[in-house]
Amino acid sequence: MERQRETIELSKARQPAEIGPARLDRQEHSTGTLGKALEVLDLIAHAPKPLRFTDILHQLNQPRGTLHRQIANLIEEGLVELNPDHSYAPGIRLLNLAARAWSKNSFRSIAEPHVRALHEATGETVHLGQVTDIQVVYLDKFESIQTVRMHSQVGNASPLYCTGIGKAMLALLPEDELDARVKRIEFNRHTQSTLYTAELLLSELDEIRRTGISHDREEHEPGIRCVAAGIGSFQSGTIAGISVTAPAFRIDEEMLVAWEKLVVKAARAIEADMKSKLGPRHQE
Amino acid sequence: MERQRETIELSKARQPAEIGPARLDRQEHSTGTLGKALEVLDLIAHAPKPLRFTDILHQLNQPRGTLHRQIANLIEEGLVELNPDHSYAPGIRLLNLAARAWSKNSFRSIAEPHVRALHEATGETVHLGQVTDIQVVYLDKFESIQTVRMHSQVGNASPLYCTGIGKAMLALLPEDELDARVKRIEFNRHTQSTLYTAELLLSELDEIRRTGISHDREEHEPGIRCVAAGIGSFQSGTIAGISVTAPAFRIDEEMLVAWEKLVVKAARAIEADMKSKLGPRHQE
DNA sequence: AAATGTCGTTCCATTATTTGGAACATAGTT
DNA sequence: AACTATGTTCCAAATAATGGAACGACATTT
Repeated sequence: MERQRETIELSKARQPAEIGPARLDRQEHSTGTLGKALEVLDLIAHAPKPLRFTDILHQLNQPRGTLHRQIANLIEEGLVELNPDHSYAPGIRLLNLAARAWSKNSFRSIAEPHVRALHEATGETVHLGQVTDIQVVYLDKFESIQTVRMHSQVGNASPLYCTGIGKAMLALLPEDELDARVKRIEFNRHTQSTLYTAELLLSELDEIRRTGISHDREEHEPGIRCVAAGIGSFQSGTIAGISVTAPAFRIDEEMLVAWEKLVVKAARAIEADMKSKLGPRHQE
Repeated sequence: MERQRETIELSKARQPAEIGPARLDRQEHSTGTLGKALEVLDLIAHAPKPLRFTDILHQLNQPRGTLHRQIANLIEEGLVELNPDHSYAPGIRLLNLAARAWSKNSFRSIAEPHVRALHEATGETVHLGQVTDIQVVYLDKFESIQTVRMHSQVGNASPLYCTGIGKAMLALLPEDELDARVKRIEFNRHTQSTLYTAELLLSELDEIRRTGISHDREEHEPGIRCVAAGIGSFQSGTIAGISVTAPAFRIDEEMLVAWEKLVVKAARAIEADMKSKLGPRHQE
């Protein structure tokens, strides 16, 4: 589609589909217009600082007119907002949609009592997360003390390779799937103890598979440790995890062991509930 | 586009744009494919119970093939998820997008310290809301006690006519804009004291404009009262509101007066902050 | 077991929408 | 005033979406 205009004079008729092999390495299904619009939205949503029109233009390499209309559509739909200084921000309609997504998420609502119970049993911060490609998205969070806002994490995404939940989820993947995803991970050494190569990660995953417990030993943020367990399986279609997080100084060996047991117990309880509440409808 | 197939034999060339008058009563700008996709997403997100393919088909009155591809695209993009029982739910990618929208929302972050201060001064639940067409969307919430989940309201929408914040925001609208929106309101009598006609509402808005304070006297939910004030103006482009909510039995006259003052003070403080933090960039 | 109905999926010529390039507009700078 | 970077509009050409029908998979009825 790029710079080919000069050469197509001879064959203006559209090529029939069987010529196709050129698009071997493309994504499976293009989602067409929707995908392009979301590319813009994602860029706006994930930008570290507010983007102006030209910033987006340069990052996406699209014609001005096209991008302009795409953004106009996004604004019209309330997915993007135009700031007074001509920068763009994601729109509050997203909040509304997400509120529905959150309350309707059956996995989250099934897990909720167990997440709460784990929080009450440990008194520490408990996270519930779900895998999305090569990230963990936090579905829920019970904060230890209400100093930080509860929202701080729900809906946010973190890397898989340096979080307790993330590693627990990776350990649930079958080998081929795991390899495919690990290849796409971009390792960053967040702290001294971050597992910063695929090799280190894979050998840690072996350990996690054996014990059923995953640890974050200050691998993502200095001073923060966590204990996590995976939930679900690749076959079941749900791959998630639950974790207890606390400052490193507050944790001693005895508590660690206790938490491990509680976290695993919670994970198994959630799995059991899922089977009884979702399985029947699926299998009957 | 409907049943015209037989008649267009003679003019296959596309009509030039100046013929346009046929589309007089259409919406301003059609957002094309994006709008259609969001129609489906909205339906799935706002349905009281999980929808299956055919449910959506009947509600949207579209050809099967078309709808099928639209949903497939939404799923491919992670905006919709397919449950094991073949029903659809909004996807967790929405959570991720919304988390960004929330943290990047400049109005919300400017207001946050004032919302928190109001919460601490009153000890009651404080809401921050923003107008969206004929609804109020809650941007933030500080709960009185942490019994209910904090998420319960953020991102959710309520009617304008029967909530304290909603009425406060309506009172900020210029007359023509107000009329246009009130016309589209569908009044429901949630409680005995709900203002259930446009007349009742408009005369209440007069009162709110005079005093600068809006009350919800158990108009939305029995036993729940609130005191609210509007923030911003139609001209400034921000129309929002802040409120203190409490069970009716807990409120006496003295507190009510105190809250009114505090709420108005918070609203004015937020407006001042907005001017100093957003205005400059805009005007300089 | 066969027949019927419902539901979800696939296909493809027709039709409508998006695209891309350029021209036009509007600040902000030298 | 000229220059630059930015935002907006336009339209033929390229592309994607549509709509109808046919297909397959199940479930229910005869």
